[in-house]
Amino acid sequence: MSAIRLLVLGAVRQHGRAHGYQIRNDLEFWGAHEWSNAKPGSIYHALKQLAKQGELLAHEVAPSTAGGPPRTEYELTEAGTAEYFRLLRESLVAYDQKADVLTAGVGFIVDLPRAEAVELLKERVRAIEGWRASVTEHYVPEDGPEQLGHIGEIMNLWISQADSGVEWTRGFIARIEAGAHVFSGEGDPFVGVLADGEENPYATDVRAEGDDD
Amino acid sequence: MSAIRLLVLGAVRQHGRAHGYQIRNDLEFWGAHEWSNAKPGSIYHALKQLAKQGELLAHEVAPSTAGGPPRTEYELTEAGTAEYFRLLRESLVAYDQKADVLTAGVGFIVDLPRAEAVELLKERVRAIEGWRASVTEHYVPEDGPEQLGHIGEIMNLWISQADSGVEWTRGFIARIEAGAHVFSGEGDPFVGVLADGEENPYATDVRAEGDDD
DNA sequence: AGTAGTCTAGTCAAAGTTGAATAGAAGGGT
DNA sequence: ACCCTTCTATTCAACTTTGACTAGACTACT
Repeated sequence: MSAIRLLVLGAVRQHGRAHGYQIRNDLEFWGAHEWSNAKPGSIYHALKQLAKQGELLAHEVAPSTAGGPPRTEYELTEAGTAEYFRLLRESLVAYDQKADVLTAGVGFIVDLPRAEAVELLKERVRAIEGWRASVTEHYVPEDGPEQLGHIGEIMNLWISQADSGVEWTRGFIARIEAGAHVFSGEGDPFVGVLADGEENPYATDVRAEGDDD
Repeated sequence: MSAIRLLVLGAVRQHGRAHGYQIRNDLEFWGAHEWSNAKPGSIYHALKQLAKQGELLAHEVAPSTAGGPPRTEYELTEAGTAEYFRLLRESLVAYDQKADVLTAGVGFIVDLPRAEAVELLKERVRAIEGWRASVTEHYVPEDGPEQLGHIGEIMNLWISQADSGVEWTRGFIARIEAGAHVFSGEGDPFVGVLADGEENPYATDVRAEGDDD
């Protein structure tokens, strides 16, 4: 699954109550439209689906106070909160080599207690190493990787990505254990939402050069 | 865009003429259903789309020789060949952090001349480094990354992935320059298709453990 | 006071993706 | 002879994603 549900649930939760355009702006502030599918259509679609499935509660609201069509405000239900934490934990543990889900998880990691965050990341390391072991075992049988021709280079690529994933995760664990960041229950959290009227320094294309996704 | 069009065009091209089930089997042989969206529905959809867009030529064929419904065989048109090479070159150069496109490109890289492969990979390195520079420049302004709280960790993650991408690419370039693999115009290519009747050792789930995509 | 531009907010059709369902033929056992 | 499973090959409905489009309201300028 993509990162959109986690992103939308997390963004709504930070506001308490929010409409689509606010979510869209927050996610843009985080650069999420760059590294995930958090584009307008997907956001509004996710909001509607989550509401339909009982994870968000939709409030039909009178015409907008600031121009534009009438807007709908959403807030998390209990089921939505449960789903949010389930997705968050899963995003930190699972090694599915989709960078967007992990990125979203890191963005919300401080909603968990510090000890749990560390434990989940350690499980992530174990998962990657298990995956690595199963790949090398299956794809490099007795006769060595040369057999596979250039297709063996694909395995090199995967392995190199796995190893760099382990390295980054270990570094992150070390920083958290050394006291970095403010986690759940440790006082005023760092919140990446825009205050009313604050302008967004990252609103437009950050990856202007060297990229053509 | 996903890797499906490149995968399908490349697979059809290796056969000269192929029907959907053959493509599906080849891609499964390469493990593509694991690291990309090359699943039956997507493959057949891509074949139909590519035919509709004039990149594949569809031959309606009499009922299958080996059971099952009648099948359609496809072959590349001139436009399809051009599109194939365009997508292949793009996949090797672009840094869009979607691993599946790069993986597909590596799988077909030997369809290019050796010198061009090296040149494209060197361009890839430049692209990643350019992206890296633009990210660090934009997201770490005068006051250092601490400002961003745990959101700064997301940048760490991206940077670490970029660096490992550069390292893998450099290693690959070195191996190619040292004479590894058989490229276009250098004799019998290594072809990852199954001979008729050969069985597929990788047909079923390779990533059985340590994974829950 | 008209109007061009921009900001707010959301909708829509077209395309892509998924997993399950369908259906014919061959093989193998009882 | 019959049934059950497996292999071949594809289709389908449901869902997701995308990018362009719509449309109201404010704002700055002539």
